[in-house]
Amino acid sequence: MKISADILRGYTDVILLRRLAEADSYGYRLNKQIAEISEGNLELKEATLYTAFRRLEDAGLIQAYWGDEATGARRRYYTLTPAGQQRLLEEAANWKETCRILEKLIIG
Amino acid sequence: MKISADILRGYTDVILLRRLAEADSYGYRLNKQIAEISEGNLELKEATLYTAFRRLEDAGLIQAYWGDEATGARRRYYTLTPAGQQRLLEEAANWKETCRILEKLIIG
DNA sequence: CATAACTACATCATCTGTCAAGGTATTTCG
DNA sequence: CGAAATACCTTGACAGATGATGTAGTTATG
Repeated sequence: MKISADILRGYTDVILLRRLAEADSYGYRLNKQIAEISEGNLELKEATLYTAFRRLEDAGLIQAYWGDEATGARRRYYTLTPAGQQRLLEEAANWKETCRILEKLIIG
Repeated sequence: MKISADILRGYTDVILLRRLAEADSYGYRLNKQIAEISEGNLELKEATLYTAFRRLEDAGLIQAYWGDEATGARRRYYTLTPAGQQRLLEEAANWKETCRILEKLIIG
């Protein structure tokens, strides 16, 4: 079915926050996870992904640090800040409510 | 709570199609209805509304005609085309599926 | 009866987030 | 060695939402 860019727009940030609530992680891995969880319906484009990290970091919702891999390509890990955890709670509640409203508007 | 612009983006069109499936109507009225159904959580801005009509008409999903009001301001009515009805069915099904996927991604 | 508020339509410039396209560097495997 | 996978990043273009602004007729109020 594939989730469209217009729909994605509203949810990129929450989705990333939710993933990071589970565990610190890095871009490439997060994207693979998201693709898996979404059953292939959502795979962020790299530009979208890294733009989002920048945005979330500027907003103080996540914080980055370089992994200390002895081998392999360097990885930039992200961790949720307290503000990020707080925001995730709000956005998750928000999503449920939005779903309820849209159900009325779209289904009837 | 108010539905944000980024979330709205994905749904403006379906919401309008859904309303028009109920009955032919015009911009101002549609917007009031949407505000009411959404419990005040969604009120399209006029620019958004009329941009959407233009888009939907260009796509052949709705068709416009002027009302013949004897009194009051003129009204531009819209009606669903068969393609519009078809699209609404697809988009509604699509929404349900998207909801299911997002539930997994956002709630867990 | 003036004036505010509401009904009703429309356009333009701006902003924001997605994405195609491009780039760098390392590791693994045939 | 060459291809594919891992892993990061940036730039420019584009589409949709929106603030601002404009037009015009109608209704309510003091």
